[in-house]
Amino acid sequence: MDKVYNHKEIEDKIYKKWESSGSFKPETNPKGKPFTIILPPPNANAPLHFGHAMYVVEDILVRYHRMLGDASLWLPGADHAGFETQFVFEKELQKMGKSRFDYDRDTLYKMIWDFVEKNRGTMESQLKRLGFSLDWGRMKFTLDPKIVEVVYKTFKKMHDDGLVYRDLKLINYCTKDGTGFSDLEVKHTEQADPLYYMKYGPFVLATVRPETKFGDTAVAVHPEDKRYKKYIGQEIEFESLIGKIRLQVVGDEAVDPKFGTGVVKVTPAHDFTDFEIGKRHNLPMKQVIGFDGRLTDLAGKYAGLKVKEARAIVVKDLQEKGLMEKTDEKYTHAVASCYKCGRVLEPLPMEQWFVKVKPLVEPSIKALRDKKIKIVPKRFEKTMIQWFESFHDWNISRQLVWGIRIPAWKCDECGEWIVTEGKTPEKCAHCNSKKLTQDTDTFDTWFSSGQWPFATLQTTYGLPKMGFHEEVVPQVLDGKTKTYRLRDHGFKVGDKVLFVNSQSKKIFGYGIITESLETTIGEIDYKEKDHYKTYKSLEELTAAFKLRNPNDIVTEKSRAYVYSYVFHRLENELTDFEKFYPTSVMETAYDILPWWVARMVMLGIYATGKVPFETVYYHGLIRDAKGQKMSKSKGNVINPIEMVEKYSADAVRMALVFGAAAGNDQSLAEEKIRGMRNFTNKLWNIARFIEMNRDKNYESRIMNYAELGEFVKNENDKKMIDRVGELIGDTTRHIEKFELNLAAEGLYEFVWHQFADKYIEDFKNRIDENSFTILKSLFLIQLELLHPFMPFITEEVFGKFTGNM
RNA sequence: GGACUCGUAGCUCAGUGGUAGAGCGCUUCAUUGACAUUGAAGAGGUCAGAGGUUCGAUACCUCUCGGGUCCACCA
Repeated sequence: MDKVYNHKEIEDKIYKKWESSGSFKPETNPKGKPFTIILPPPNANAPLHFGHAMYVVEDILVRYHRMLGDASLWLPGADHAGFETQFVFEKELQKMGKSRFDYDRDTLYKMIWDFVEKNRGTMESQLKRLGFSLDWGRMKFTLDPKIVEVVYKTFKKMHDDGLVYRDLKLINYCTKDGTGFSDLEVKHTEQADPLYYMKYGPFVLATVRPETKFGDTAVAVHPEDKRYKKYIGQEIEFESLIGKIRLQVVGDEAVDPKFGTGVVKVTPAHDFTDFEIGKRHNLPMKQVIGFDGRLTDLAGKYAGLKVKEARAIVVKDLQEKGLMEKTDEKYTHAVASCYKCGRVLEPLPMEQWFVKVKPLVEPSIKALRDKKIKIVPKRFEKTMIQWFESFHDWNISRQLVWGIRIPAWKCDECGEWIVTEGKTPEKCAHCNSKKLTQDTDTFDTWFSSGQWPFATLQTTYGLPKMGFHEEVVPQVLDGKTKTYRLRDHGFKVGDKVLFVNSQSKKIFGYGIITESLETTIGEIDYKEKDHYKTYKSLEELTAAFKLRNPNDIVTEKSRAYVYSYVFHRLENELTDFEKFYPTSVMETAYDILPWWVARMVMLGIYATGKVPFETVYYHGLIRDAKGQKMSKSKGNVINPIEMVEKYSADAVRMALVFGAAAGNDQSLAEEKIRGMRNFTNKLWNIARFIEMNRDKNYESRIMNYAELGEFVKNENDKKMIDRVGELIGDTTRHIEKFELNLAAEGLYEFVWHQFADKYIEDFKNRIDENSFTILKSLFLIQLELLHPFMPFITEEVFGKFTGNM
């Protein structure tokens, strides 16, 4: 053994071994109790950051449960991240001097698809570098056709149930990015703007947005305001910049008599409060700002100006006409801006699809209160309930190309909407017209990711009653090596596969995936008939596969392909959904709580009648050593993979859980990772010490914990056995209570300072075979306890001692 | 306006109703046989402050001061 633990040579080898032995599949423990975690799907287009590395918590839990013998599934996926990705892509376009307007919808979509496709592999390989034991065969993407089907189905059901409706409302709209948002995506920032006091006939009123005055359809005062009470119900007429204007005066509670002059201009098309006032008093809407961020024709001579320009000019003109009484320059207020590009958002009237939230919220809150969903740390339970209580109806329409297009069609004749589960309707359900136009909008990304826990599980492997997948045409059979990694593509014991040479179109093999393929190795020589059961005749095969003509499906040339027809599992076997839903744990950063976790709870309960997960574990955010948020602009981003390369995956993993209580942010310094690297080296050298003594021809026995009690002779050994017993108990208890930090700290302290510093030193003075066997066995137990946290080195060392490599 | 959270060793943070812990850093010494990515010994904290509950509080409660985060409103 080398003097120093060299992770570089070991990690890749070990990961491949895990993968090819199928140990990440829940089928490893087919009879075990299901334990499931769905990986929060990272953005398919972006490289990982340290926040993603925190998913190590999930790996620890999954590995722990796998070791307990549970049927443990950790399902990977990727998110198309609609707006985020389109935003990044548009930046790329910009670099090339292009914009989204240069392409039609289909071309743009295809371009983004290719763009994402190019980057998709990065994420996967990075997750592997961290040692994450994800079942890659079950990998899902939010735009997979089957996932989309599920999303459509949910949408349709919600529509039928009256939980989805189309309405004209004010939407926070980014005129640069060309899309509207939900409340959550709006960023409020404090800002100082001049407050203008303008003359409106008999009134003076204060506003920060004089340019919207052309959209005014009333003037409002508080109904009890003595100063203005007499005007309520009357109409005022006065000279404005674009001619005479008549406005009615309404009394409304929303007006604060203490603000400004106590008089408000009402612009229902461009202000949320005014919109509400407008509704209460039946005021018309006049849209004076267009979706391009410029004033519309209603603004007369100001039409075509951008909002900012218009404001300056309007102010100037008002001053010149003597219509401006005064200006308060230092007025500060919160402005809604686009969380991505920072531009001030315009409230604009738009027809959109909305989710009626209230009926979804109530069962969600109940689930939390009834402890159907347990929250770790506990304090976030309150936060979640608050969120549920404050949700407004959720705008799920986005004016984006990159996403799942909304399966709704508008009848050109009668104007009614038809919602389907994805299929283009033949005719209008109301007037039978065949002229239908599909909504051009796509779903808010969170509408699909909110269905992730059940959508993934409903689409892994066969769904009940679905016959066979027609589109499952997995991957290339490498023509040269004649090997094929079946396990990577979702094959499972019992799946029927068909091997076709696409050049000759000749079927050269067909059969059923058997146990040996599934559990021994991932790479098989397709010629080895042992790995699949063959059919005697083509007729038998065709019948078994319900094929009409197998050759029909051969499309690619020059390489051999494997075509699979994945049937419904053997009759009595449960589907993934039946077996693994509700999932056990949802683990994610707390900052995503309202966007994602809350939505998953609402949609999960609605669509399946069950909570989507039993426990939510929130981890904190990773900051730099000085406690600042990591961000590209600050230049303080640490790349997790760089750290893995430098210090080993085990060290990075350990650094992330060590001293980090659930839900608390942590500052991550490189020194901490280095410290944990030193710990891996300590483990390595304990192993070396044992190895050294093994050379003395001591019998290489390994005893399990229960055997040691009878075997032990020396008092010190006996004490150590007891203490390891306590360690087992403590570690287990901590993991069960999601106190991974305590488990990690306890193990670190024990292994290094109790076991190595004291016990081994003591052992050196009294080396004998009996004690050696105990020492070695105890060390292996500690390795097992550490394995979920530091899988690579523990696997390597364990393998060395047990010959199990 | 509301909610949450933090204030513990020089730094970053765990933790507990019973006279304080870790990592890194620091000091002194040691070391060629598991490991300098090491070992031994040590310095360093009235656990923000005040009050209360308690036999006993860093921990529970209240308030104050000082950080941070989120939400709501803003004409």
